[in-house]
Amino acid sequence: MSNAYNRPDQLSPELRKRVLDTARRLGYPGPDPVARSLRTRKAGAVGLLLTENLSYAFRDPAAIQFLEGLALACEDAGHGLLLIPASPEREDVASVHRAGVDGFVVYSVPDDDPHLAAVLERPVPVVICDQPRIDQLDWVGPDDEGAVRVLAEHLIGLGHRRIGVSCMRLARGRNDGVASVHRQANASFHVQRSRLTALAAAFSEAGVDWAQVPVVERFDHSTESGASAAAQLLEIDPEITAIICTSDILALGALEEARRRGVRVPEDLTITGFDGIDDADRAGLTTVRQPVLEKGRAAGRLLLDTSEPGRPRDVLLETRLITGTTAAPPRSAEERWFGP
Amino acid sequence: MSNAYNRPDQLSPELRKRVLDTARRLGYPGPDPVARSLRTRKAGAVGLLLTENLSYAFRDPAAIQFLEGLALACEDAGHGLLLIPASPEREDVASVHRAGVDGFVVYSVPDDDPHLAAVLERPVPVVICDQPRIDQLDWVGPDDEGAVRVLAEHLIGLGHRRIGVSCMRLARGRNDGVASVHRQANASFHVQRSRLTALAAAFSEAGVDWAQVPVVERFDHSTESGASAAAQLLEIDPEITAIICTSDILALGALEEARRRGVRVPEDLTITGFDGIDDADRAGLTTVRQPVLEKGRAAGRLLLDTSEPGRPRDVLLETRLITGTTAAPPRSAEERWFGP
DNA sequence: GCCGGGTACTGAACCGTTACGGTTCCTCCA
DNA sequence: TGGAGGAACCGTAACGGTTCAGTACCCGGC
Repeated sequence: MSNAYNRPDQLSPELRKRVLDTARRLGYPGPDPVARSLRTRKAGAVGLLLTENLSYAFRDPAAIQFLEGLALACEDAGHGLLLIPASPEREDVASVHRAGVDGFVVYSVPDDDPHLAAVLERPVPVVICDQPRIDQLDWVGPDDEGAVRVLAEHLIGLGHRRIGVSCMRLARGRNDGVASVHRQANASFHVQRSRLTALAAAFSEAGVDWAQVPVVERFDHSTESGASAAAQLLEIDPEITAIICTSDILALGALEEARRRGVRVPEDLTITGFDGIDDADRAGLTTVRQPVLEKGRAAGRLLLDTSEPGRPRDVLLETRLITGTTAAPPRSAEERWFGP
Repeated sequence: MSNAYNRPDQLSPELRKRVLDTARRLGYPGPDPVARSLRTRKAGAVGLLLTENLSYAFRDPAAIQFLEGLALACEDAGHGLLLIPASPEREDVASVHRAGVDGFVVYSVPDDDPHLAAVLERPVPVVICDQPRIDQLDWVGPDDEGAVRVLAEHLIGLGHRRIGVSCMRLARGRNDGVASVHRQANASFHVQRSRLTALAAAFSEAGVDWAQVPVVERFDHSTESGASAAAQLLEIDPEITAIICTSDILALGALEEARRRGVRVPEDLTITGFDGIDDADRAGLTTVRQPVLEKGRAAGRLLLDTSEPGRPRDVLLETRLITGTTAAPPRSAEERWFGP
């Protein structure tokens, strides 16, 4: 029977037609994909674990581009892409167990997430993305530390010493406000943690006491959050000469806030972002671009590439400093250079 | 065995522990989701058919918001969301057959798409979205004709008679240029077709000869396309007083083009969009807002609501005219009102 | 001591497909 | 005419979990 549908070559066209006609007459709805998967041990789909209220992901341009890249890789291989429901609230690990997939991509999930643990128990390949490496698993990610260091050195070179930092949430619980050094070091969101520690390292080397640098955290990832974070930083220390944001969205919000206050960028205040999304490009933001779409595509390829030349494999993505129009020497330094 | 995992209540904790220990020792990886699906006849996932190079969807803010709404509804029900690979090039209907899902949402797919036909053959519920209704199937969509009519009447009321139209692609083949009346009427993308016919009807009633109205089509859906479409319209007829775009993205591109040319909006030229995306809001675009996220959510709910109070059901979404700052009376009319 | 009723556990059928080996039958060539 | 070889077709055994009927056992009541 199934041959009639899937192997036209194995039987004569005449018989095939007869079988198909009879099947139709009997109301046979075509081969059942689930039974097929059971038998062939292939689901034809890739699972994506985001562990976020999904809407969080859909509002982050970087996440969307990652999704696009991943979807493209899946499409190339004829595989579907299954978004796993994993709301942070109800710890519904069952959704991971129920997912009929040939492998998982895990993207930027907190280290201690139960869904991640559930994925690791499944006997299928897993690719880790924007997270700490896990033994024996393929890994894809940008060189966050290196990228941050380049950005930091750019700012240090410009003369900035008194800075403020605006970052995304560091752990599951909502915390809109200053993040202590302890909280920074123990952040469960890897990307944020590594960016902050790299910043701390670079500025410490330049003689800045990191404990004195105000780091403001925002739970929601939106330009509004970025704006309010910038406002809070300027309140904490009106003398800061630069606001470093760990994402472009936050930076765009900071730009808005500066405009609202009549603070000139970059003359009075330097603002930098991170990621290199399109809107940042349009705004001329000084930021670090990482190939987000490539990241998604690489993750998909890694998972679907069956040739497997010795797992685990690593894909380290190149980043590039984009010198836009939102960073300049601080006023004091400028005066030193061009002043009377 | 499976009881040990899924029905802790059915057996003594002691036996359960013994079973689980033995299972672990034997390297049993936990229940197989596919086998479970086969037996229970539930996949725990919803399929989404977009029939586009997926990247097309991921670059359209309206589509993303739809996706978000749909994902939210799925998440609420603990279902996964499977993106079906359906590139327009290779007509790979197999991907539809292979999808292990409990139902499909079909979103803005050309009427004659083979993937759509394949979906209809599957014995699972289907929700149609932003497309013509199909017998016996649930349907979700905005009142496109009504919304367009409100917009058209607004412009007619302002005094516009000599207009140009910028629209998205009307059929599968690439066609960057003027779309004949015939092509408009036979567009296989329903949304575009209904918006154009509604526009034609409204303006015809106002005494405009629709055959004389330049309608420019663009294959790619981007602000660049919107800009070049606007340029082409202004070349065809420099006297037009308004450019009506069938999407906000195209309208934003038109705004860019106007700025580039030094054409003042709305003094010299009125520009309107459609959809009501966030960027349109920020730009102050005069447009029609439809609840895109709600649309996705409604589609998901319809599909997953098992109470089924008499299918098929219809969800007609409300739209609202947003009077931004990009529409005003045409210069000639203005002069008539305020001139000497 | 026997029976009824409940609980704890076991075994087998079933879901629908694909893979594979076996059978038939036809053709071609010596 | 017989045998080899191949094409076309058919039957059946998994795949792995769920479900349900059925068995064993225990306890209390008469």
